[in-house]
Amino acid sequence: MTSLPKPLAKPRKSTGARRNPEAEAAVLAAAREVISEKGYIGFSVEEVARRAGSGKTTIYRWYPTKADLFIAIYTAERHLSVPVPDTGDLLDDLEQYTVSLWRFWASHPAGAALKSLIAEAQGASEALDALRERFLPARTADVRQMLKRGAERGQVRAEDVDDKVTLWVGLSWFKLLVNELDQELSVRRLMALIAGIPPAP
Amino acid sequence: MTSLPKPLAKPRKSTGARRNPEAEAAVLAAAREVISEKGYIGFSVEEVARRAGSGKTTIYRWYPTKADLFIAIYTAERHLSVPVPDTGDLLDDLEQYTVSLWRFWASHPAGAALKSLIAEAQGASEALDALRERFLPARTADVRQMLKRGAERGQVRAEDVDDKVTLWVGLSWFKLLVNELDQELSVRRLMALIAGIPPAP
Amino acid sequence: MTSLPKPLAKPRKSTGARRNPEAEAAVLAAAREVISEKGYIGFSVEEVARRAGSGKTTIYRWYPTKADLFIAIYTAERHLSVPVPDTGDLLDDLEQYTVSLWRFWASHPAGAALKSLIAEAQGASEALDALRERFLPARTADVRQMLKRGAERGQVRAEDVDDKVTLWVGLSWFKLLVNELDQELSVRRLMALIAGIPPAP
Amino acid sequence: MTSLPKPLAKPRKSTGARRNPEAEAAVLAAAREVISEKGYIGFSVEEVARRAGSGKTTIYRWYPTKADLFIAIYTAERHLSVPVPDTGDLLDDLEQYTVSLWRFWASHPAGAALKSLIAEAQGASEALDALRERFLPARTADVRQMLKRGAERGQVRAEDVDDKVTLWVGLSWFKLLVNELDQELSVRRLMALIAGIPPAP
DNA sequence: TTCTAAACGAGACGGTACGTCACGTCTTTCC
DNA sequence: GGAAAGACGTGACGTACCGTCTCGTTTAGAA
Repeated sequence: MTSLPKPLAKPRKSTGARRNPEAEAAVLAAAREVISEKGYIGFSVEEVARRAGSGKTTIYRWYPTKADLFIAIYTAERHLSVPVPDTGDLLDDLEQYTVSLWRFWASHPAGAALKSLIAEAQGASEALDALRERFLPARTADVRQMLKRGAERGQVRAEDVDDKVTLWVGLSWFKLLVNELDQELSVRRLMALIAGIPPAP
Repeated sequence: MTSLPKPLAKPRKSTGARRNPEAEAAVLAAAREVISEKGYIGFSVEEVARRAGSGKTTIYRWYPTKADLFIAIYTAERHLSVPVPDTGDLLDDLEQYTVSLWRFWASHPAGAALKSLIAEAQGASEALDALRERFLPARTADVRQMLKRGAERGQVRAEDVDDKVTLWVGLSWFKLLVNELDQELSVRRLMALIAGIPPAP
Repeated sequence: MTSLPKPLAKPRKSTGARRNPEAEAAVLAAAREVISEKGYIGFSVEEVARRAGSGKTTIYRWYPTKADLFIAIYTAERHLSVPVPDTGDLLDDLEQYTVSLWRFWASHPAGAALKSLIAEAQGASEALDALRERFLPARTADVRQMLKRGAERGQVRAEDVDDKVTLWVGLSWFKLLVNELDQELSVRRLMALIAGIPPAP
Repeated sequence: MTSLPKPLAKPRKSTGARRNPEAEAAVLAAAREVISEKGYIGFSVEEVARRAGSGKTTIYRWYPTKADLFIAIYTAERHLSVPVPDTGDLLDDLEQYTVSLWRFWASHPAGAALKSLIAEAQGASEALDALRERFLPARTADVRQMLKRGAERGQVRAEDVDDKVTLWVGLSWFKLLVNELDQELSVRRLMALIAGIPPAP
């Protein structure tokens, strides 16, 4: 599992008045572990602190809410993440990108973190704000970019780009939330409907 | 809020070895109240029991999990619910239905209940099963029906109906989850994209 | 354990407006079973009803309090009980009787029932009344009788009989309560002290 | 009742990773109150926590079982407790000590705590172990000491001391358990029987 | 013979308490 | 001043029993 800076059995001391990067890494690693194993409901700050060998205070200092922690898990994982294709064909681009992203969500803690962030936002208004303002814009930029390139090529109308992004996000979230990220065969058909381009026979 | 069979001051006795319908109504009413006021995170069985003037056991007897309770809230509220239009035009049908449904979600506890059910499903696998098997098929039947009528009229291809339902569900959930159900102006444009029919100018 | 009129799989019907002796027997048998297996703390009316295949109401009808039930268990078991010796020697009488009684307590549900009755009396004043007025006098009559015979023979002073009974009861309860009923070797020495007669060398 | 470090209106905060002595005192005081007012059956950890203004967890941290709590109540109260007389006469010693102890039991929560500990031990084997190993030896040391002094003086036989201690404990427990601690007139007669010394006329 | 009264099983009901878990806050002690 | 450690009050979890209360069924004795 997410190997990581170290399981941190026990012995990690303070580095004085400076943030200890080992501690930070250990916390994130533990958080990834927990979210992967137990999902949203089983995720607790106590458990993360226990596994990281850290104090709860340390976690709360950096991540005042769970939403912050989920976002950190997601974004810290992005270095592994998803390439934005540029094949010259919108449908190909969307298909490749979406399949890659769904696989990423299915195979890395980031997927569970996003699920949890969405769940947390249902009832914690700060989490909803973070989701809408800090998470969504950054995470839909890639799709928007592909669609804009398609619009420049004349494959879609420019004024439809935003709505198509919305449809794409809705679809992807839905598949994530109902645990159907493995339905890759349907992706090309769905992208064709979103793009408004009939798939080749 | 939620009017109700009665405030049920305190004294409600057993009706023997049979379910007491008054108690059942009081529990559902209290659950609706709590989910509306506090949302998913603030929703607890204890609070429901307190407001219903019932024992926790009574609630757990009928609704072994929170997911069961959320579904009950949603479905018990359906009698107020959403008419399925049949105007002869697919786009009009979808627009009218979607606007009605979003308003329903925004104004009744059912919306909060669905949010909560989705949230609960992220981490409680039984809740996810319930969502996929008990909730989704029944709640998407209306949209599927409208699209099928459209297909009979030749407005959409029959083999696209299922995918279009998926897009529609994803979109609606997304708007629900990010609290944008009030964006009614965008509905016609989005439905046009889903239907694959350019909106009239 | 305690075989009994029958395990009463399920089917036992009412006998009309009369007590059903089968039901009564089944309840007592179940109560004996439960008290033997689980002791005072694990003893619940629900469990007894479950095992007896009876309704809780039936049990409460006959035994309004747990103390009543404990007494019933104890006295219903007395037919197996303890002979009162009359050897002509007080010390022999006391030793034989006490050993017999301790063995009886150790081997039959009656012992656990008495423990439970005593425990129940610590905090339920009705149970304490029952213990003092309904239980103790009847259950110490044998010892009192033996001591009185000893007094007639001149082995003890008549005015000491009551106090000696008290000492004997205190001792026996103590051994019961701390689970040392198997210490039979000490019985003769202790009886000698109570009787005030030095044991033969 | 039970005066106390303070009524502890509400605000008592953590003292960090160290035990808060105020909290400990408040818990013990509340426990004494509850056991005195309600006795064994009415004694619940919840009620103690409520009155102490503490969390249940705090109580369970220090006293994993009720037996631990009863013992703590008893021993924390001992500083008020019972002097061991040394008059030079065994009978006088026993009488004075026993009367003092019975009065102590009758007037302080310690008596109710001991009753409860005995009750709890009937069905909770750990409680019985605690009673036999942690409680009894320490609490009978005084009586044993008085009897040993009597043996040195030749008033009783040395080999009878242990049995006499047992008789004395049985008697005292019995009086405690049946709520007859006020029968002080009988004490001298009973002590005379236990000591084996005829009381002076 | 019909009717009535009580016993019986079943189990729902409003409660209280259980013992556990996590929350977010707070302090102390060590670097 | 950062960090580990962990106690603290709070409150929810889901379970077990409490004692009470209808139900519908069954049967014996009274009318």
